[in-house]
Amino acid sequence: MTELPKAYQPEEIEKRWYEEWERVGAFRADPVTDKKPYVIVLPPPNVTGALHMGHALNHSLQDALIRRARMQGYEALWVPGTDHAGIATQNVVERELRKDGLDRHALGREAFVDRVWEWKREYGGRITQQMRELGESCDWERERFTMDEGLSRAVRTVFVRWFEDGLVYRGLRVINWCPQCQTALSDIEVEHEDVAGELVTFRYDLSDGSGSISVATTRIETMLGDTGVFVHPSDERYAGLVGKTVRHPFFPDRELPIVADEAVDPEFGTGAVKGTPAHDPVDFEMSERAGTEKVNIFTETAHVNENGGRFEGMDRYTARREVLAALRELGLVEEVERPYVHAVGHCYRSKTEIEPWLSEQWFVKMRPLAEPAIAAAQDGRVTFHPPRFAKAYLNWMENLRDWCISRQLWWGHRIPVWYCDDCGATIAALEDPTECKCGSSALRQDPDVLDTWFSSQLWPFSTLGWPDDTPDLKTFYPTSVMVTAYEIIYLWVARMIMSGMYFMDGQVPFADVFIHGIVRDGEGKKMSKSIGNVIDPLDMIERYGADALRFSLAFIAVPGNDSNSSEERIEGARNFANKLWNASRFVLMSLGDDRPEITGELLVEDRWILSRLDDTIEVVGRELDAFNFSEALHALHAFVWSELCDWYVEMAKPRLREGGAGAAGSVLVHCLDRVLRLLHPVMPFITEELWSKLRPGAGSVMTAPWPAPEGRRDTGAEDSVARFQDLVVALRRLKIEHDVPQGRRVPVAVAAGDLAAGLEPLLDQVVSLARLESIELVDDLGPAGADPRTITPAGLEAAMRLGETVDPALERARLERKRDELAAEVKRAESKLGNESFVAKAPAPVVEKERAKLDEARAAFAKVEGQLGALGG
RNA sequence: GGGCGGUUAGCUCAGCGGGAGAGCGCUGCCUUCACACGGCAGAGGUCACUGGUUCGAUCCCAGUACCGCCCACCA
Repeated sequence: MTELPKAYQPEEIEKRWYEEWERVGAFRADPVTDKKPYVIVLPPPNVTGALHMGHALNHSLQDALIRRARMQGYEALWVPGTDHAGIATQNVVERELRKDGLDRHALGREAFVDRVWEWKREYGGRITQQMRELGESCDWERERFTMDEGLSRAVRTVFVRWFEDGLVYRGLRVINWCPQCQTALSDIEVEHEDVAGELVTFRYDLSDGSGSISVATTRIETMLGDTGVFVHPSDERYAGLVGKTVRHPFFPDRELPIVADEAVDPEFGTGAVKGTPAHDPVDFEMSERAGTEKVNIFTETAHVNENGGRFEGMDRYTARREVLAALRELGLVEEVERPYVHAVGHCYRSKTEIEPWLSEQWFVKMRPLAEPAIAAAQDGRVTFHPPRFAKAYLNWMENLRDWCISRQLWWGHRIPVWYCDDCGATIAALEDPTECKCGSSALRQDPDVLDTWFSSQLWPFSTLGWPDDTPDLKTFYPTSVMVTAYEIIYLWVARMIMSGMYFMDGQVPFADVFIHGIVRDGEGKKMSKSIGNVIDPLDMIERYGADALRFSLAFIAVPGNDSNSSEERIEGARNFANKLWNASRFVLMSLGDDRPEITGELLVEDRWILSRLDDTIEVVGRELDAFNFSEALHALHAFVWSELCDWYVEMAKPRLREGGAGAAGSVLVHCLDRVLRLLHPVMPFITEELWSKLRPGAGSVMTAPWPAPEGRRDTGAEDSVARFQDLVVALRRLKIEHDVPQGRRVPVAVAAGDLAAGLEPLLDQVVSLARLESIELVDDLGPAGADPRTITPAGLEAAMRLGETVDPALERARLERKRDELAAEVKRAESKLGNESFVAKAPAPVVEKERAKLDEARAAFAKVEGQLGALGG
């Protein structure tokens, strides 16, 4: 056996094992199998992306689930892939072009799209390479891209089906327009943010000169597109004005009717609303009802267009100033409230202010799709973890508005719709048509592409081969669990459920939705480049190892909660890896090639650690089933570090030193074996490396069975060892308190009373761990004052036979402190048990436990009293 | 305007009806033959506030105060 280095060095090991895993096809799943499938489709990262901490968390948790499922005997499949990310990718390539002094229009559509593909081929593999560095066990042979051929066919199929079923339609609407990206956005792609603006109240004079009506707005420039004034039908203030018209101050020919409409809130502002149907969705609807004109005043870059008269050419903010100034000059401005804080929509990509803009777009009718998806969450066919997110999902689903799916971009799935120039027909088709039903070949394809999320929503089944009826689809759909951050529940999760149920015979795409939080910095601040608090996961992998990064994230992953990551945490995880490494190194060095099985007589400490292991196995399994990674890993961490390393390994040393593996060796092998399996899903590399040393020739730990409790709980052993640990700690402390060097071996006497029998088999261990010269079990410690005394919570008394008298004053102070603690405990327990209702109503085991505690405390108290009395004074 | 979450040790956070936990930090001691990426022993919390339910509340309920987040067509 080769010598293991003294500190764990992840770099070489990680590289070696990942190559090996890929070489033997360890991540491959087979659709022809007797095993039950366990399937996760990876939320596809943007092709433009680089692995960030959010991915690291999301992917670490999925890999842990998949690796565990694989060990549990499932046919585990994790489907990887990337998303074409319309706007983001187009922006990246456009930026590149600009460096060369070009823009996409100069290149033309086809050449530009070619250029993006070229970019994708060159850089699109970056993030998947980084995923390998993290150790992700996805089935790379099944890697997909949202714009590859198969997925494109899925997109077209969905579009055409929905078009034919009347769920996809085209309409003239006020949509969210991003003047920066120059495309429409759906409602969820708009982020509302409070900004300090102004609320301008101004006056429209009635055309007949009989008076005026005042309206208020935060976007005064939009009055250039006003075509009406709306009031509430029951608003008496304006009852006499309805039916009259006002005149537009800048366009004297334009008469604006005053119309009553229920949508007006009479409480707000003046109770009268200026109607700008081309730039406000509500105004649009009111205009539809009233039949007023719709005047679009903006270009796609949010500059005033030819309908803006002398304001033409100004950008919207300049126009805002100038229109206000012009109205002031005319004496029409009544009030300007400033600052006026209100929510303004911003583009989720470019952060530009959204301009509501009238245009023809494609939409998906959501209500019919939402209904089954709502039912599925209500009756538990889809379960959210933690459940509170089901509420958010349902609330959103119940208030869905139609989804604007057309984007004025070039990079994406082109809308499979053609318009006939001759007969005006609209044709949606799977294959590009060459001629219209009318015989004309003058067909033009719709220039727009689909929202990126239109293809992502199909991910759970499109990646498995749909619309073909493939073996993968048969075996692996529906998938098992969707793992994602709460940020994209609406954007993505909800839509996958809707489209999945629609196209897969009502079958939900996944049974469980595990929602985790986002990764923040060490102080809980969101990571951002501008703050400079971003942690680069690849940097962390390089410095601490992938296992350390993964462990550090899973260790703090509480379902639904954000978690704070920091280099210190990752360092701590690295230290844990090193601890595991060294404990294993010790076991391996002690055993040589010997791998004894547990047989024959076990000592109480052996039974204790096996009992603790069993409990740990149970807890880890239970918590992982509930996606409580943090709880599971805390249990494992505590078992490995505190119980196995700090206590059991120390207790096993004397026997190991005596030579021959024996029971201690067999127990260590057993514990290590189980620990490596339990940790493997989160720390795949180090566990595989150590496994190969512990179990040479036994194959990969990846396919070792996931541990189940082995019926080794032993509460008697746990009690005995707990008391023993208390005694060891008390003795170590006693030495420190009396300035006895830790290494100086002293004789000790212990009065254990009823507990003597339990302690007896552990006496040698007390000597060893408390570093004593000898230990003697006695009935009575003899007169106090002659030597330093201590007492454990369970009432074990011990004395160091130093052969020198202690300072009575110091000893008295120590004992008095102890006595006071015990007295308080006695009092607490007495008052509780003195409460008749407690004794009558509390469950019997609780009362029993309380009684036992009282007895123990009383006994210990009596002993301290005795020692104090003997001390005299 | 609705909804959700938070307030627990110096920091960051778990826990959640029966005697307060972790990681990091802090103090003292230790170059003990797996590990100084370590060992040993410690210090440190009226579990935000006010009521209520209960034999018993950090945990459940109501309210208050702050702090986050999400949703929203009051111009």
